[in-house]
Amino acid sequence: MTISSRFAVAVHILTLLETGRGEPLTSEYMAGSVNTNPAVVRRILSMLARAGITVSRLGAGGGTMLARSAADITLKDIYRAVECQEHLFALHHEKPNPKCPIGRNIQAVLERATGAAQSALEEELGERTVADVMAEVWAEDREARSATI
Amino acid sequence: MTISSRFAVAVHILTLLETGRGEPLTSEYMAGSVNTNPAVVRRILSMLARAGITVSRLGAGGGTMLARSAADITLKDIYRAVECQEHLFALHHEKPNPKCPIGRNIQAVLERATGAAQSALEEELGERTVADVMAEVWAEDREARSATI
DNA sequence: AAAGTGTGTTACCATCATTGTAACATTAAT
DNA sequence: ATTAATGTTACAATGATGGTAACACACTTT
Repeated sequence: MTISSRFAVAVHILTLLETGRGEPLTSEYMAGSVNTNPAVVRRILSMLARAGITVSRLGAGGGTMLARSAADITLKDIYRAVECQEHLFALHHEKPNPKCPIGRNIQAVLERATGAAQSALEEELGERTVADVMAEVWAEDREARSATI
Repeated sequence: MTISSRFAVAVHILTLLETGRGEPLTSEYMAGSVNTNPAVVRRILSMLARAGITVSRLGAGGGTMLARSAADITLKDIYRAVECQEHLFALHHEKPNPKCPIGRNIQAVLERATGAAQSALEEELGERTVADVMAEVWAEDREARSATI
């Protein structure tokens, strides 16, 4: 089981928007970098806009921009916006047997354990911002270039 | 996107096995507590056995037991066995555009960020063992009883 | 005012993972 | 031999995901 690629695409998109620096970018342009369909980009942008991370301008000359500084957008914000509003871990499909001491208590215990794990994951994501990602992308590019030259 | 219920069921099963204390339990018995089909239990047990967490005896009078002490089985072990052998986060379906500076470097950066997040999650899961879960289940049961009496 | 551009949303399809279910060969105890 | 149990396979139903097309609406430009 994996977390969907929406998170990866969302981070990609937001990094692109940061390079735009105020200029709105179109979904078609971003789709060209992500290598997917513009509607897929717009679908993800719709989630990011609902979370207050991006703003769009309709009509000709329109497009999307960051709603706030890239240094104020953490990967946790993005994760919550496009992946997981609530619980990362699923519990049992059917309620366990209430006549069994394990069955009637295991879910409360599991909720604590998985909640702690999810919090740990989100805290780690909260340590990185879009600005950090951008800086790492440039560093990566410089390194790749110096290696091949 | 959620992590499948296999993890929850696996923890449930292993907690049951710990109560068995050496006596092998059948998949039918465990399915009764989990409230699912015995074959579902056996499917998960097969993954746990492959990871060296449980051992089974075939034939009449057979069943499954823990392969080692419950205090030596962490939730991380279980998670790795039934959910996620490799990457928790998916990257792009199609490779991003290599002509774009963001496109050709974003995946390396994403791998570091998501890898760190996954490690944080697994470390947290590694803090808890089946023995801990068992103790919490009993505590939960005592509390529930004292509250209703 | 008219034409053109781009978003936001809907609908639909193909694919894949998950869960439940039945079936069956194999193994072991009685 | 008979019975009981695992381990595995196959299959259906469901739901999430990603790709695609279409279109109403908003806005700019001419």
